[in-house]
Amino acid sequence: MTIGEVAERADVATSALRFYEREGLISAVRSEGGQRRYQREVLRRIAFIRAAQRVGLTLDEIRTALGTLPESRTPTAADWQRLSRSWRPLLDRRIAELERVRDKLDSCIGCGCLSLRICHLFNPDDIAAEEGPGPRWLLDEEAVAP
Amino acid sequence: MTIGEVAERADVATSALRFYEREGLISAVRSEGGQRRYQREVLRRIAFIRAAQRVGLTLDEIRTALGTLPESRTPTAADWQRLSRSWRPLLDRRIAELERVRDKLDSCIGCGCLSLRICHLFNPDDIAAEEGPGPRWLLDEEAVAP
DNA sequence: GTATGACTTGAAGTTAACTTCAAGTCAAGG
DNA sequence: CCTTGACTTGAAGTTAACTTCAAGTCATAC
Repeated sequence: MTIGEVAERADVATSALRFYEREGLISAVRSEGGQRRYQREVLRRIAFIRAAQRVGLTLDEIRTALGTLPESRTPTAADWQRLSRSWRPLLDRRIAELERVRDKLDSCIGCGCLSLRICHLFNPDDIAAEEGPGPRWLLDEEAVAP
Repeated sequence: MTIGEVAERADVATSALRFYEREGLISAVRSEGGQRRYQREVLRRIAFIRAAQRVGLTLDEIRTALGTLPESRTPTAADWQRLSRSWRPLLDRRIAELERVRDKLDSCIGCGCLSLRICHLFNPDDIAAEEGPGPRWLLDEEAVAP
């Protein structure tokens, strides 16, 4: 497949495909004239990349993940499985965090405590300040994670 | 408060505070010598900004939201309530999207269909291609939303 | 065989949200 | 008074993930 065909099937700009190649995320053979010719498998790789981005990974992390795939053979279902399975904890953490924000909003909206110093949602100062700077309820996870 | 004191209490770099001011998100009066002096209220504003960022809003959107606050008086609990209440649908959508990704991963890992053309998770081509380019299951929401 | 559109490269531009730098000026303790 | 650390400004730098541009080459339909 040409770069244009891949771009259309994967719904990615050709400039992005060249960029991914420079970044070592995908590869292609060349025609006699020097143009890129892609194998079908690249579509799966691109789909993986896009899915991983959706999950929240950077291209850097994705490159690392792809680097663990075998080079000697076409990756199997089990190979892809292993990679996507590793996203699970990350996804769970991100979902939990957003739910925490949502529920905090809920309770603050519900109790109307926004103006009180006991509400951590908009009161990083005062009481919360005694435990350290910043809105603790929001930053706890980051503070704990490396 | 000086910029340094605010920076410490709000856990934000002084450079960020100056940036926020240039961007019209916060403001300060000046000392005789021209240094910034902040009112206590700025802490709440900064907390709001950081919380909004957590939810996924851009500074542009946050500036717009802050712009709806009354200028003539100190914002009340109801004012902040109104703003944060508007985050709810966005939060719900983001959570739902991540859950969709997670469940899709689950079912794909569970059924081991990663190598089959019926699995939409890693098969944007083939069957999915008939409905248009790209991994539909991932892009549907964006395609529908404005 | 030629016109046309797809492809090539390296370099520079884009956006968000800041940070860093240079070259100073201000404020406060001793 | 004087030192020292905090503060000032505008401009330029940073990072991620690309896109755009210029100037040209390749592939293919007719």
